[in-house]
Amino acid sequence: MLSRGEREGNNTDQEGVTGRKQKGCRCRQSKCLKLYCDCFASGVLCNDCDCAACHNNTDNSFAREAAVLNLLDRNPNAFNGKPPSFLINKQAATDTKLGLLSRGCKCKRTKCLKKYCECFQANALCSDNCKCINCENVSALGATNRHNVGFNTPDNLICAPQSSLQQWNSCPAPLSSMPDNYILDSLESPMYSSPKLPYKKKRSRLGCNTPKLVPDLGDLRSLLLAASESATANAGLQDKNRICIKPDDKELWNESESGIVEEEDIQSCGRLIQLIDAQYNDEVDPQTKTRDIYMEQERAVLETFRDCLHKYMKVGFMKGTNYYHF
DNA sequence: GAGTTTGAAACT
DNA sequence: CAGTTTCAAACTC
Repeated sequence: MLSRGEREGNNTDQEGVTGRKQKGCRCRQSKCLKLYCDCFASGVLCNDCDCAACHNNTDNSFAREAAVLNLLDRNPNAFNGKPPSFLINKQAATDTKLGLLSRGCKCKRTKCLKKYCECFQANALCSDNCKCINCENVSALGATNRHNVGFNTPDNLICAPQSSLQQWNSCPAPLSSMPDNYILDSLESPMYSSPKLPYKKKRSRLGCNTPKLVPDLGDLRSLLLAASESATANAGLQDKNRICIKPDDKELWNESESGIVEEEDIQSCGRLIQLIDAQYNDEVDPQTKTRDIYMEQERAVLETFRDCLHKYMKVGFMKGTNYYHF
């Protein structure tokens, strides 16, 4: 279980009210020797907690070790496969929490949009490891919905909750409102191994089965669409000339059933690159002579994406060779 | 702050 | 493996 104690630095709930819990656990029945206890589950001793009859401390090391062994006996992966000796090591504890998280959630009612959901709580997208129902914590849309329930979103940028697919054509959360480094983090997130992206199917690109050194264009498309739509949303407030890419823009998003790079893909990339270049070419507010921070974020993301497209095109042109490295 | 809801863990 | 119970945190009023 993900340590609720991690919320110490993020005690804001849905209404922006400071959470009642400040630190540690508040176990009453479990003596902090079961996985109900977040301290115990995280492999750390209770410290400055509000728990009752706590045995998760040095004074009760015997009982604690017995509890650990009992758990491991039933489930060797109870602590992510690590031996009990790890339980003092905070880094290992963090790893354990990530390991527990990677098992995924099983939410039924909350659409994985409440902190009841461990994925949501960890600011991670649900993956195929999850067994949740009606999950909306998917793709960049998860970030959108996260903001609807209070994840550091500027107040004027919140939009109403919507079903996942509907959101592609309506009020997206601005990129600037996404968690810091959300997009780049998403690409490297432990949950990203198999994100529940709203795509019809996954397919190998480049018509080969070599190790995936080239990012899935569909995944990149998902992220770019979020960035594009957020830029569009901002455009209404700040700039009518922002780049706007529609998910149904067939000219940009050729659906290749063959699963290989086709000429149209290359042309689409070229057009995207032109759009991005045109969008951010010396665009400085004449009034303030400075770029707003949102624009800088978008610019950084889109320029990175543009560079990826350059490389993607390069790979595409080299189709048929073994040169797939970026 | 009390009561309810929720989902994970534990149990059968 | 499935269903139920227990538990603690999130959430509502």
